[in-house]
Amino acid sequence: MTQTTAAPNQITETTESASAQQNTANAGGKAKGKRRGAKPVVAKQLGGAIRQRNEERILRAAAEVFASAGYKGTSVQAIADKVELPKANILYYFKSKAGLYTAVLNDILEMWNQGFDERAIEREPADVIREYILAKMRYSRTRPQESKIFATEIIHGAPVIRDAIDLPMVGWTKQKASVIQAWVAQGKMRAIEPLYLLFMIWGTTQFYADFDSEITMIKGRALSDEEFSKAEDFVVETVLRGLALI
Amino acid sequence: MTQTTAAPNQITETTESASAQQNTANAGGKAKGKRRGAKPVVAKQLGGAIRQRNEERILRAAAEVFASAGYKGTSVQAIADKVELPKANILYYFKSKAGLYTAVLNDILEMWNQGFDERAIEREPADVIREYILAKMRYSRTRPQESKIFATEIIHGAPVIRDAIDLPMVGWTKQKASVIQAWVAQGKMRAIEPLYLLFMIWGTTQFYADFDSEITMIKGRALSDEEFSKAEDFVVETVLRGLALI
DNA sequence: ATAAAACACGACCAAGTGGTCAGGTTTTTG
DNA sequence: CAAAAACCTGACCACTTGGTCGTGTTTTAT
Repeated sequence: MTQTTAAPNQITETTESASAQQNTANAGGKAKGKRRGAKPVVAKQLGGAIRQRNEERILRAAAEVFASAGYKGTSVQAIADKVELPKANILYYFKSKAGLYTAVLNDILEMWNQGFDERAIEREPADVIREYILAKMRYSRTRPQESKIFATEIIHGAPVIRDAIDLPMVGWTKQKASVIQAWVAQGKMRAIEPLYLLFMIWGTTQFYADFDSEITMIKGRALSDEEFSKAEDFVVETVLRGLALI
Repeated sequence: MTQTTAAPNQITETTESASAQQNTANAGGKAKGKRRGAKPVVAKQLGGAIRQRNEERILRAAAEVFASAGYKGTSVQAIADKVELPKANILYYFKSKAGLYTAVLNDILEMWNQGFDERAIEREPADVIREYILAKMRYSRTRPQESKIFATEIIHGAPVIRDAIDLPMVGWTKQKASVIQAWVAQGKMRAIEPLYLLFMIWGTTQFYADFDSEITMIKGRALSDEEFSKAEDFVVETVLRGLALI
C-alpha cells in the first residue's frame, strides 16, 4: 500500500494542433513563471490564493468532463459552464485545453504508482496481493473518473502521457514482476508469468470503474457498497485460489 | 462458442448534433430505400456491386480511425483519406458520420452475443468456461479495434449503442448468470456471484485488446503468438482454479 | 494611498468540422 | 442504344471550437 517508487513524472505538453503552444500549464498548484506582453517582471512563487482555489475548481470540473466526454469531446466552454466561470477565465489559468488536460493527467499519475510494499518480497504473497487488489478496487470505486480518463488515453495509444509514463511504468511493472518471480522461485506460489497476473488484476479492477455504465445497465442500478464489497472478496479469493495461495 | 440468443439488435441513429438526420445508414450490406429529390422511384434491393464493395472498404477504414481516435476525434476527412475517396463520396454511402459510426457498431454487436453453448447447463462448467474465456481472448487478439471502439463507447456511457444493447445485453448476461447459478446449486463449483465472475472474464480479456499499447510499452514490443497463448493458459487456469474447478 | 500585479471577461477571429448540392460520369436496365 | 438509376466529386456553407486581445476591476505589496 505504501509507495515503492517515488515517481517524479511530469507530463510536458506536446503541441497537438496547429496553434501556437508557448508554455506548460500550472498543474498541481506550483505555478510557473510566465511572460506575456510586459506583465510580470519577477517570477512569482506560488500564485495568489485566488489562483490556487480556482485552479483546483477548474481541475475538478475538467476531470469530470474529460472523463465523460473524452478529450476531443470536451469543449473548454463545457468546463467553463461547470465551474461557472467565463471561458476566457479558465484559459487564463491554463493557457490551453491541452495544458488543462495534461494537468489533469498529472494529477492522476501521482496516484498511479501505488505498488507493492517495500518489504513485499519478505511478506506472504497472499497478503501482498490481497492488499494490492483491494487498493486497486478501491481506487476504481472512489476515482472512477480518473480511471476512465486514464483508460481512454491508453486505448488511444497514450498520445499525451506516453513519454511521461513510459519509463516509470516499465519500472514499476518490472519491480512488481520481480517480486512475484521471487515468490515463485521460493515455491511460495504456483509457477506463473507475473505479467499475466498483473494484467488480470488491472483488467478486472479497472472494469469496475470504466464499465460502470454497463454494470448499471445490467443490474438496473449501480452496485451498492455491500455488493461492491462482495465483488472485492470475490476477486481476492478467486485470484488467491487461482494462484494456489489458499 | 455457438450462439445462444439470436440478437436482432439494430442500432438506430439518434440525432446527435443540430443537423438534420433523415434516415439510417446502410450497415452490413443491406441497403435501404432512400428518397432524396426525385432519384430512385422504386426501392432497390441490395445496392449495386460497387456499393457493396465501397461500403465494406469504408467500414473497415472507419473502424480503424474510430478505434484509434474515438468518435469525436475522427473526422470524415480522415476516413476519406484512408480509403482514398473524396469525403463527399463517403457521405454518399453513409449519410452522416453518426450513421457510419452506428454502422460500425452494428457490425461489432453482431459478434458480441457470443455466449455459452445452448446446452451449457448440462456440460461441465470447466469446459464451458474455458471455451468462453478462450473465445473472448481470441476476439481481443483478432479484433482489437472493435474491442476498443466498444470499450470507449461504454466508458463514455454508451450514448450511441445504449438503446440497442440495453435489452439484449441484460438478456445475455442473465442467461449466462443463471447457468452459472445452476452449477453452483448443483455443487459443481464453489458458491460465487455469477456476475462478478463474468466481470472478471470480461475485464481481463478486454485488457489485452484495449491496453495493448500499455503492454507494448511494458514489454518493449507486442506480445508474440506464443506469449499470448501462454496468457490464455494463465487466465483459463487461474480462473478455473479460482472457482475450485481444477 | 497608490502603483503594480493579478484577476475577470465580452468580443472577436481563424481554422476545422459535418453536411449539402448541383452537375457531371459511369453502370445498369429494358 | 437510350433512358434511368447509380455513382462521383469540387465547391460551398453554417456552425463550433480553441484561443487571443483589450480593457476594466480587484487584490496585494510598499
